[in-house]
Amino acid sequence: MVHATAPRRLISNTSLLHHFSPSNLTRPFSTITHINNNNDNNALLDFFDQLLQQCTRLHHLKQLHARIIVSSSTSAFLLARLVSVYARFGRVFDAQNVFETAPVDCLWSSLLWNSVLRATVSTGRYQNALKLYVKMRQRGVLADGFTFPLVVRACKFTGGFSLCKIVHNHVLQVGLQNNVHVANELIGMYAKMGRMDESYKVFDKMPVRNFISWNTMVSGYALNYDCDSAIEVFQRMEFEGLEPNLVTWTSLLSSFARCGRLEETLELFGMMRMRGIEVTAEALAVVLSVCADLVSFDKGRRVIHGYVIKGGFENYLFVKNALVCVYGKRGDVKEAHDLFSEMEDKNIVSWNAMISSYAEAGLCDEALAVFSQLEKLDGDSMERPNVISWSAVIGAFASKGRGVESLYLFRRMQLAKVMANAVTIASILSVCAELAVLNIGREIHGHAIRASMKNNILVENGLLNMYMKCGCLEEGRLVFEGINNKDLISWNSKITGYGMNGLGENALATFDQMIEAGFKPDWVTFVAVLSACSHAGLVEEGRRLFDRMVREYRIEPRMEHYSCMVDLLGRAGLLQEASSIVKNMPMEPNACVWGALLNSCRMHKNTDVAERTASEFFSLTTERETETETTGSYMLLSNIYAASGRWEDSARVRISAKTKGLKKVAGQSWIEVKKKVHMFSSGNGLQLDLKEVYGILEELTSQIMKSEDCVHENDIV
DNA sequence: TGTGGGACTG
Repeated sequence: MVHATAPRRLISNTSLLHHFSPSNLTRPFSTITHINNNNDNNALLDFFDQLLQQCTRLHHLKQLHARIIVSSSTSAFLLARLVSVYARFGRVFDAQNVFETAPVDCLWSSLLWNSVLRATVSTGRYQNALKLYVKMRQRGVLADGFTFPLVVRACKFTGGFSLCKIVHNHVLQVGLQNNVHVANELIGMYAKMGRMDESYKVFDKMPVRNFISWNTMVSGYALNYDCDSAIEVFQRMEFEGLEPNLVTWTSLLSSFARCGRLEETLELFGMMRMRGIEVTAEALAVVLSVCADLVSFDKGRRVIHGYVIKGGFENYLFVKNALVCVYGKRGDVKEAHDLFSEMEDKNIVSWNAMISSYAEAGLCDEALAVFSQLEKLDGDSMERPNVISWSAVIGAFASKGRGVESLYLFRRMQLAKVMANAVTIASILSVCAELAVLNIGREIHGHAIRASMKNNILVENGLLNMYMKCGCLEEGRLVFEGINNKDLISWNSKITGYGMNGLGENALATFDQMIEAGFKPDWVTFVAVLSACSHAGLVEEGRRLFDRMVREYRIEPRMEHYSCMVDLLGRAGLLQEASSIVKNMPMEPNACVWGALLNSCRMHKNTDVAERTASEFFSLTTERETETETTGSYMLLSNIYAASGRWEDSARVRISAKTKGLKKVAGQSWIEVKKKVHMFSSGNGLQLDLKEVYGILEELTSQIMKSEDCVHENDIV
């Protein structure tokens, strides 16, 4: 038998159905006429329906569509089916077209509306779905228990909390709040909004619940990082005599993983095994993602890898993606890349996992290479870089100090019409802060307001940091005041900003306010206050704060703190005390610490201490230091000699640096003109009329000479 | 009409 599920009324004519089977849709017209002659409209509907369900090829579907229209058997029922089959093929526009060209008779009931709503929502066109719903109401069509889950879902993705409330009220007016599907969607909607209190209210009032109601509650708490409530729901479910199903277990698993309770995730996974719960690919993916962050990774990896093979999940795309991610996060980019290359089917997540792996390892160029490969994929592949791909490469360059390239990528992203999200904006803001490009920073601020991201803490902290680093303290202060839920990073950024701009007193006052507000300072806070003290020359305060950090807050001083203290004391001319810190600190001083000491020697023209410091530093320097930092110290020493007129020594140091193969990296600078950042370095001119530039420079120099008693600060070459 | 929950990426 070819068609075990043949329509009831046509069973007698199975050979006829065979002619119509989608793979054999060659001569259907005569047979359609044949059925029409039988005058059995219901049979025809059933028949078409059957064909629609079996359609596997788009051109068959189009042929069927045409025949349904000409055969005058159009009904809301059949059109709704057409819409949903088009949607299954991913042909939203065709689906919409069916709806828009439907006879008026078909629009009285909710049937066709619901199907087109479903097609719209399932392709992520939530705004359109809401517009469609408004149209439906204007036509006076009554929404039912199928309409509302879709409308609520659309709200969940588009709306703010107030829209969600309105729709909820609307549900209450219509009286559909006891419909289990509607209530389940409401729970999910509030969970997405971060309002589990509202979710719980809906859940609590439900007269009948199904598994989905319980599972949505568990995953809702998981989504909102409330592991304990998730367990509570799970236990209550068991208490009420319901056996948690696979989805419940997986949700609980992901709730542990999300909260960073890694060991417990593995324990729970073990418990699932003991209770005989089937291991699914989804559960394995969660466990794999946990493995990436686990210290005892290698032990766990082998076990999990065993499960992957035993369960035959090797070819599950998302399990493979999780594996790529695991290796990437462990810094094993080679293994990640091997896995990635072997994958026959890659989706956007696979690409992003690979790009992120390189980005996390700091390999921007490799990340960009994979990204470009993704961009160049030919037309029949559906994969295009999405916001995550863009954010990953932009962030990679941003965090490697290659801000100009990062900005360039951001402009390309805008041209590609990919909407930036909070992660992208935060990366770009950090670039603006680092390069102090205020105009671009302001533009991004506007962008954030338009995209209603200004209540996102990531973006708010980014803006605060950007304004402070650009020296716009008042605007920074305003952003800070506007943050509703200030976190430690907000406070640290404000303190750092004041410190950098020489406002030591403000930094210290902010520190006190922070304590007052009940925040516990961390090591970053102390780097901020200590460096604020050193920039403002607040020696005593600095000493006291260092002491408080150790005694009161039990924070172990890091390299950065020692570096600040050396700078603080050195700048104040207390060179002996500074060098004794360098001598006595519990770890080996790095180039920053030595540099701070050398710089203080330069400021106070103390060649003796400088020589001792430098010789000690150079003797300790091995390959562990990066070349740039070591080179910097050579140049510093050379300049110190030059400052005290010891030109021969100065030259000697430079030559010795050269013979060691250390090359000074040319200093680079940049300028922001018309929201574009131009980079240049010495010897590598801008594409401008240089004569004119030098003319202006000379003019400026002579004006400066005239206006002040020129202070001869020696430049660091 | 046949509605839903769980996974991997920044």
